[in-house]
This record gives sequence, structure tokens and C-alpha cells, in this order.
Amino acid sequence: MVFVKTHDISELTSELIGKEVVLGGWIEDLRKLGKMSFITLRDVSGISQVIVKGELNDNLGEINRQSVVSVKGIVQETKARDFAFEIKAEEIDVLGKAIHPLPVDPIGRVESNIDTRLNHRALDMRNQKTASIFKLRHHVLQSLRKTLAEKKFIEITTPKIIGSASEGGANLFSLEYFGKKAYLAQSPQLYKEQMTIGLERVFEISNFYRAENSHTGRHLSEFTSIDIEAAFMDYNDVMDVLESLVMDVYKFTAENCKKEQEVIGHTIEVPKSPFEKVTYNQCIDELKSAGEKIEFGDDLLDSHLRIIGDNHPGFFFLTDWPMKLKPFYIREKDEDPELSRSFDLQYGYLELSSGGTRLHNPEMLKARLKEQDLDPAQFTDHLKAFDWGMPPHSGWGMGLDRLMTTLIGIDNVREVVLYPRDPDRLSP
RNA sequence: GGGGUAGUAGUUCAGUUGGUUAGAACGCCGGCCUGUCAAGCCGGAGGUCGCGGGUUCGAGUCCCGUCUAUCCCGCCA
Repeated sequence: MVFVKTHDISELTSELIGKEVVLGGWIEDLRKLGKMSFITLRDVSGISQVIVKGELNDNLGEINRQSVVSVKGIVQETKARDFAFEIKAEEIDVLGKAIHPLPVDPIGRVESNIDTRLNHRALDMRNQKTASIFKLRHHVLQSLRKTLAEKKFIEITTPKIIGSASEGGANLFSLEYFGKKAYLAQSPQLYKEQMTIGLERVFEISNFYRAENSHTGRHLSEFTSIDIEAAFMDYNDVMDVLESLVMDVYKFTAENCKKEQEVIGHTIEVPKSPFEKVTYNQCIDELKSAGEKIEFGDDLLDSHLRIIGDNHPGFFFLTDWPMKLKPFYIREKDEDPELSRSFDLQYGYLELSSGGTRLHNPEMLKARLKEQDLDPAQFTDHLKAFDWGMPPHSGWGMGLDRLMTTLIGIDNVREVVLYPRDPDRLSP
């Protein structure tokens, strides 16, 4: 069967009354009233009512909810309460049957558990709430790319299969690569830094991998990261970039995704700018006042971040971390070498982003590697670039999935990832 | 990795101190119905009560083990 849609459902208007249209979509609801039937037909753009009468109704045959059909018919006035007009069907073809019982209810009258929905994710995408989340995610990505391009960042794609697991920090997944051991990249960190020597400002939006056995609503083994790296910028400059990106995402989606917000049942509220900047030292003071036993140099536990998050609701930067808590590539502050030019972007207790000014002096970088018990020999390829005119540079990485959860006010990243991967879930 | 909670129909759930043939809602199938719109009315199908042991005259219910999910903590970003 070959057919051409003349309209998406959202393109139908009362002005088309009397005109013939061809639609394609899924039967969301079906009410047979003997000599006539009502079909609510949904495509990605919207929903409309189709009415079937006469001979066509008598020969309707096998037709059921969630099957995909093409409908040829005439737009006409309606008595329906929920629609401004309707389609009087002249021809209905079933293009693909839905076999019942279906494992989840796409209309959402009975809401399924996240586990059941994830096991049948494609069908879950006919649930308007789920679909709206991923439409929103699409708009977030659009907004990010637009803003970064305007700020003269060039989009790059770095390898996800890497030969050395030496960046430190998170555990990496390893795999067999033609007889050699390879790893899945945990971040584009080293590559994006290298790119600043020719492209100056780069960004990447890609999936990265962490082999941490984490069971929380904010950790996944595979997650989407937004990364930037910019030559001739200090950490304050890239904080500004980050802040305007977040602001733009909120403004853009608040403005352009009204329908999605309505379906999700959450109103996007544009945060106040500028974001507050709270230093690590200030956090330590706040935690001490709250009765926590903590000293300079201690890492902030989740329980600590909950306290800090309560003191500073919404977005804020947590800046100037001790050098000893930061990776080897982070640069110290000239006036206080114990402190680093670094920051996290927090949303309450939730860490969204981490970044800072990088070391660009190769000798200092090698010294820092040794300090952190890493072997400079493992970084030969990376360090080469630092002898070719490495500019001072800064950057950050931000978890897109976590950003999404702040945007729609939910607390589980699995809701905003199509097919989440965690220690217990590898399929579908 | 540690702890809490849960697992009963396709889905979401109820199921009393252990006691007849395990129920509801939505969905599904069949019948009636020319204005439905969470349609209505009538009828029907659908269950290895996660799995394996045990206690008992008798287990969805109690005990042990195991698997799975989920939430929290830890790790981590």
C-alpha cells in the first residue's frame, strides 16, 4: 500500500472543511456505536477525530486500538465536544496491526511502573507524557547547539573507544579490541583540550561511560555529556558560558515547549541570573555551622551537598575547590596554590557540571601527574600537544540527563533517557 | 557493594488470625446501539499468586533460600 499524507494532524484547520485529506497515524481510541464508529487518530503532531458511517463502517473489519492506519476522508463540522472539526472517513487502511494485549497502556489510563515502561520503551513513546519528555530533550539539544554556535564553539566528535585508561577517577569499561585491551571513554577531556590548539573553542555532545556500580536516580553507566573547551578563557569565562547556556535552555523551552509542559504537568521556570557563586571554603564554614565534622581538604559527601543545597536552592556555582580534590589537569590559583581554578554547577544538592581552568604548561602538568601517582609515560600522546603551542584554556562537562531532570522537575534520569544503561539494565 | 520496600490477570492494584472455586478497575474478545468523546448496556476469556524448598489436615498469606524490580546510602560525575 502506497499512500501520501497530505497533512500532519496539527496542520488541519477548520478552513479545510469540505476538503479531502489523507492522514496517517495510530488509533488511540475506538468507539463503535453500531452503525457508526468514532476513531481518535493520533500522529506525532496531534490528535483528531475520525467518523466512520455507512458501508465503510459495516466493512470496517479488523481494526483496533494502537494499530497504524491511513485515513482518507473529508474534513467536516463536528458535534464533538473535544474537537473543532472531524474527518469523515472514505477509506481506511490498516498499515500495521497492534496485537493485543499490549504490555503497557499508551493512553496512560493505567500508569505502568518505570521498569515495565522501559522494557517496552518504543510503545511507551506513544504515551504523550513520555513523548513530550523526549520532544523537550530535542529542543534542549537544539538550544544548546544554537547558543554554542553563536559563541563560536565548533562541534567535534571524539573517540569513544580509547587505548588507555589513565585519566583517573571513575572506573572504565574495558573491551577486547583486535587482541588489545581497549576502554570506553569516560569523557572527552584530553581530546577536547588538544583541539583548542587549532580550533580554539570546541564542544561535544556525546555519550560516555562509567563503570561504577551505582544504584541511584542520577547515575547511569552510559550518559550524555555536554562538554566545552575554550582557548584564552579563564574558569570565570567558561562559567559565564555555562550560565548563559542554562539560561538559554530554560528560556527557549519555557517559550517554545508550552504544549510539552502542559502534558508533562510541569511549568518550566526560568531561573534568576546571575547564579550565586559559593566558594568551597564558604561551604566548609556552612557545614561546620550546621554541626558537621569537616575540614578543609575533605570532599563533600552527598549528605553535605544536601545541606549546602538547602542553603542555596536552585542553580549556584561551587567554586575554588582544594587542588588535592581535583584531577591533574586543573590549574591552581596564583594567589593561593592550595586552591584550584575550578567549579561545579549545582542545582541544589545535584551536581550538574564540573569544570575549571586547565594547566597548559607541560612541565607543571607532568609534575601534577606524578603527584597524583599517574605515569606521564601513559600520557605521551596527550602531552605532545602541549609542546606545540598550547594556549591557556578552560572548559567543563555537564550531564545532559541531569539537566533534563531539573528542567521537568523529576528525580530519576531514567525518565529522560530512551534506553538507560545501569548496572542492572543492559537491555532493551 | 550495604540497607529498606515490593513481586497476585495484559496493566495498576486488593486479598482479613492460614480455611470453599483468588477478586476489582482499566484493557481484551463477542452481542446490542447513528453523535461518541474516560461512551453505555449485556455476556465472555484471561492466573504455575516470581522461582525452589519447608511448616501445616490445609499456604497468595507463616519460615528458609533464591531471582527480579524499585527507593535510599556508598562509589562516582
